[in-house]
Amino acid sequence: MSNKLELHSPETVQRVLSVAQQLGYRPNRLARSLVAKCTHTIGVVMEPTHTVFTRNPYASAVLDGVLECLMERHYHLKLVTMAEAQPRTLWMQIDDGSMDGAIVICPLDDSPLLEWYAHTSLPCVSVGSLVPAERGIYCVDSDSEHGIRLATEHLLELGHRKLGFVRGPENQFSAYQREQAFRAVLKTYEIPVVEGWIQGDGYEIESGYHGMQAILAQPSLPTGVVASNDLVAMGALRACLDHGLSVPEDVSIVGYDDFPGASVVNPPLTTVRNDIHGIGHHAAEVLIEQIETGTLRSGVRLFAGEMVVRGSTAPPK
Amino acid sequence: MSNKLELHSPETVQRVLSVAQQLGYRPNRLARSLVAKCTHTIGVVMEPTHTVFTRNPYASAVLDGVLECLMERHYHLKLVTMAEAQPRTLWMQIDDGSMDGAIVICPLDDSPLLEWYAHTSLPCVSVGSLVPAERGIYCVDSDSEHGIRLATEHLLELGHRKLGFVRGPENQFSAYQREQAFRAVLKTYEIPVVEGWIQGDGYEIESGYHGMQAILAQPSLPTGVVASNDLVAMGALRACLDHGLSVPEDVSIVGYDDFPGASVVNPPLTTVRNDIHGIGHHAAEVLIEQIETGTLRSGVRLFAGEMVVRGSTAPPK
DNA sequence: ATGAAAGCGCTAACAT
DNA sequence: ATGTTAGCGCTTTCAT
Repeated sequence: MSNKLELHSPETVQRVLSVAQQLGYRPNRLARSLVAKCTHTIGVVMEPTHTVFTRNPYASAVLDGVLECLMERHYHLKLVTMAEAQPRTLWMQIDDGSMDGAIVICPLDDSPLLEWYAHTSLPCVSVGSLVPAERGIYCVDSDSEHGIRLATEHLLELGHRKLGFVRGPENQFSAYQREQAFRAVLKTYEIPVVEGWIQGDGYEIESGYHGMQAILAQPSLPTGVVASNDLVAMGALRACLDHGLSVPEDVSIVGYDDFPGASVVNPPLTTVRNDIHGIGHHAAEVLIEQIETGTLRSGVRLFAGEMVVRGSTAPPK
Repeated sequence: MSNKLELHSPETVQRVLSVAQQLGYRPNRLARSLVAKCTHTIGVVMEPTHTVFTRNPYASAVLDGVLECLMERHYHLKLVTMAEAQPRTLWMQIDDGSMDGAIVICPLDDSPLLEWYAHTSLPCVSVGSLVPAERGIYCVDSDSEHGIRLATEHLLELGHRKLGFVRGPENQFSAYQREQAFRAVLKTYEIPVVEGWIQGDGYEIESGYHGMQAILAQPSLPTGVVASNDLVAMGALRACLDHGLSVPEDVSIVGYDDFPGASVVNPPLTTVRNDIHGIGHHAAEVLIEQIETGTLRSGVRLFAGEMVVRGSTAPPK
């Protein structure tokens, strides 16, 4: 039977449709996908440590962007979380014909996903982590080098010369990049790097809190601190307040990402705005392009952030 | 061929498995599901207005809870967003054999999903909105009546007698419930309800901001305000500060839900903690139970919240 | 124990 | 234009 609706009279189409509905007929997507060898579904894959959206505004924003794109393109989304991080189990969940491609959010440096990618022909794009080029994965992320430079130079311009940095997690390449970017800027401006002022190990509020505490335990203190993201900055902010220090009077803090909430803390965070939503959207777009053209694509796309000056920075006393 | 692994020697199993891997064989979940008539996948369905996780900590927390449960039970998750809110299109996305059941997050009062539910035999549970009993849907939510009573009585105990309320969205049943709960408490304590002090229309920061602005425009002001959730409370807080009022000195604010961020604003929010993660987990559990036993279940499960006193409330001056 | 065949619900390519 | 059939990749049943 021809299924081109235009070939039949509108009444017929309507009658068929209504009878179909009365009978409770629902086309089965599985069967359709099975024969089409195409599911119109993409997977969003997350590390186990990241799969807490309430604590992960980055992943939430990426997901929002991805969803927006999928809605436009009429694609569906499967959310995959690496339960036990059993590589085999994980791969089976992705490479089982249930999706046409995958977006991996912030794969860790030693993620089993990267190994998997060598054995599959599924299109895949990485968001939030740059993956070594030889893997051939297309990567989308914020431009850490540019953004952290913006943040650091902002403090420099205010007159700060004693600068600290609160790091992200050790096993996340982006965290390494951001720290390196910070060090590079100091080098450019011939500002000495004080190792004791570079602390922290995580992208969460708590890590920021503890990192800042470690800085505050040093014999002398920096007057300005760059945080590896806004959550870290919020933690650092709280640590300062708890330590009896005023922000920005005693110490200036710059965040990174401009998460929602950055403007609602007190003082509102000076930070670098990154279009994470746009990053997610772009990732989905490139993935779908790969799926529909049938051509794998590698490369890196960096989104440049912009400075948002709010209340957590001021000239040093 | 028998596929019971125990019947074969471990070496054989190992050999077969490794050969299978070398050949790049991946079992196809679609084909398997097609014959099994069971996908081991559940859908999480969201209203178009809600599908912005960055702005919706409630949905994020539910999703976290659902994911946790699914990981334990080895179920998969499909995220469905109602693009154009075209009922037909939406139902097709859910009732197309691609999932064994669905969790609907905060369906609006007039959601097309409710109508759909009359025509399907798919198990379904509603989270965050109580659906009329005759629909036969199992509903999970926080106990608004209990929680809002807690919040209101907290202000009452501090000595407040002039109380306001910042409402949620009009088309969300939970918002109606919360407002009614507030009114009921005032009635119980024979406190007059000042209609001008009941403002707002939304669960977002902005709505809280504007709602509070409307209250602050009244000829006389309340000394304490209950917000319909924490986002609204944050908006109300900002409105007070912008209006030159101190919190909690001039006006006390109580939130609802204890979203992450409630403790990080300044002053940290006094609020009612709701185990939204647990709500999501429970919803998934009940859904899977329905799927596996093949019996639809209706009913309501309310999670009682608890008071968390922080810095946004104090006795009236 | 082992292998062949039927069929899940659909689409595409075929024959009428 | 209409109807028939083969087959997507798997599981289950049935025959050997």
